[in-house]
Parts: sequence; structure tokens; C-alpha cells
Amino acid sequence: MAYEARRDVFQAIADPTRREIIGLVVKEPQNLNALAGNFNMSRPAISQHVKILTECGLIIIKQKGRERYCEAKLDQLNEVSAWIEQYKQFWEQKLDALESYLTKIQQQQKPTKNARRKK
Amino acid sequence: MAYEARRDVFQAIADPTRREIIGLVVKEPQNLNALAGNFNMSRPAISQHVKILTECGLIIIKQKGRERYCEAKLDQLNEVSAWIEQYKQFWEQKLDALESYLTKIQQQQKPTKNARRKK
DNA sequence: AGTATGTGTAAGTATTTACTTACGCAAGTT
DNA sequence: AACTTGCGTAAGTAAATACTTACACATACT
Repeated sequence: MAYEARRDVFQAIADPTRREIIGLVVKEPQNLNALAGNFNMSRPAISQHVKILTECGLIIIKQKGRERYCEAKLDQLNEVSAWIEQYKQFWEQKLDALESYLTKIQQQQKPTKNARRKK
Repeated sequence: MAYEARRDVFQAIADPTRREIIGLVVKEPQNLNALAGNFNMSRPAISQHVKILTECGLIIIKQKGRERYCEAKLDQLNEVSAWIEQYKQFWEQKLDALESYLTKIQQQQKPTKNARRKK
């Protein structure tokens, strides 16, 4: 039951190996053996990761003779980008404007001096 | 062994429930029961998701009496944002400049007219 | 003090993940 | 035609995930 129900971009990029595959393929399209050469795992393992990446559209395969070149096609990253972007403002504003406010609140929560919980 | 070795932001946002939690908490900080009310799953399940989110810093907990308010603190999303951003140019340029080139290549790969594979 | 409320966490479970090795097949080479 | 190369995929496995129910415990309320 390995590698079945997976077509989600968020899931796809959750795995560090897959992120690395993307990084390599963006730099230079390459066939599966070449790709697998960069990792400390078996060729089939990489093949399975690539499958997932193609299933969610982040990689496309160009068959050339018996070789299959993997190319990056990162448009789907837009989904993630958009999700992040909607919060960007939030966290950037938090950083300066609300910083002092938050600190204040936090101080109100400090336990009374020398107070002890009974064990 | 539920929910152990997890502190990675990419992993954290890979789960749709956790993404939804973030969405809710950004709009309005709320305690765990209120939060859990939005989902079709048990309160402990949400508690565990929140734990993961706090562990990678996307949510902070403000204890108020017996309640624990969850607030979003999305700075860590920067890690994801940065990763995506480095590729943004790539996929945006691909969209126009390379589009025609890719189409051309693709056509070169079309099997010869009426060519058939033996079965 | 006794009860209700808000919550963390342990233990159990089904499913999914991320690998592995073994095998099979098509495309090129000799 | 036989051999090599490049690759997909099946089957097996250990670990991680995402839940659940049961329980413990502190804070508040009466």
C-alpha cells in the first residue's frame, strides 16, 4: 500500500527529499538514475518520490529513448504561495506593532512572586 | 507513539486540519474547546494538532485561568515562504518565455504518424 | 468541600509513509 | 538474437500519523 492516496502539493513538499529533488531538477533536468545518484537511498525510492511529484504536477517527465528526464514545473506551488501570502501581512505587522502589546500581556500572567504549587 | 518526532513547519502545514486551525486562530484567538467546536473530531485530536503547531512555533498559548487561548504567531511561515519564493521567478518565467519552447520540444516527441507499438 | 469546566496526555488502533529488495519490461547496443 | 541500461512497480516492513476513548488534574463556581 505504499504511496497511494497522495496528490496534494502541501503534502508533496512536506518531505525533505522531495524538496531536494525539486531543487536539483530546477537547476538541471535530469534522468532518474542521475537524480538518484544524489541521494543515499535506492533508485526505486527516488522513483516513488518523483511519481508523487508528477502526480501533483510539480515535475513533468520527458521521455527520451529509454531515459526519462525530470523537469520542474512549479506552477502548482502557487497554491502554497497563495495560502502563505494571505498571512504574510499578519505576521509582518505582528512583528513590530503588536510586539510591545504582547509583552505587556505576558507580564500580567506572571505567577505571583514566590508562589508555589503544592506537589 | 502518537505525535512524536515533529517540529518541522513544512510538515506542520501539510495537514489540512492544522491549516484550518491556523485560519481560525488568525481571525480570532480562542481556547481549545471553542476551537475544537469547529471540527468533526474529538477535542483531544485538536489538542494534539495544536501541540504540533506550538512546537514549531506557529501558535502560542496564553493561559488565562483554566482556559488556554491559542494565538497565531506565523513568523515561522517565513521558512516556507522563502523556499517558495526562490522558485517563484522560475515558474513565472516558464509560463510565458519558455512556453513556446516547451511546446516545440513536445512536438518533436510525438510518435510518427500512425506508428504503432506492437502489443 | 464538592462539582463542573477546560484541558493535557497515555494507550490503543487503523492507515499512511518512506523505505527496501526482487522482478519485469522496453529501448538501445553488440 | 542476446546483453545492457534505465526505469516502473509489486510486496514486505518499520515507523510515523491521525485519530479514538479513558483518565488525571487544576481552576473556577456553589
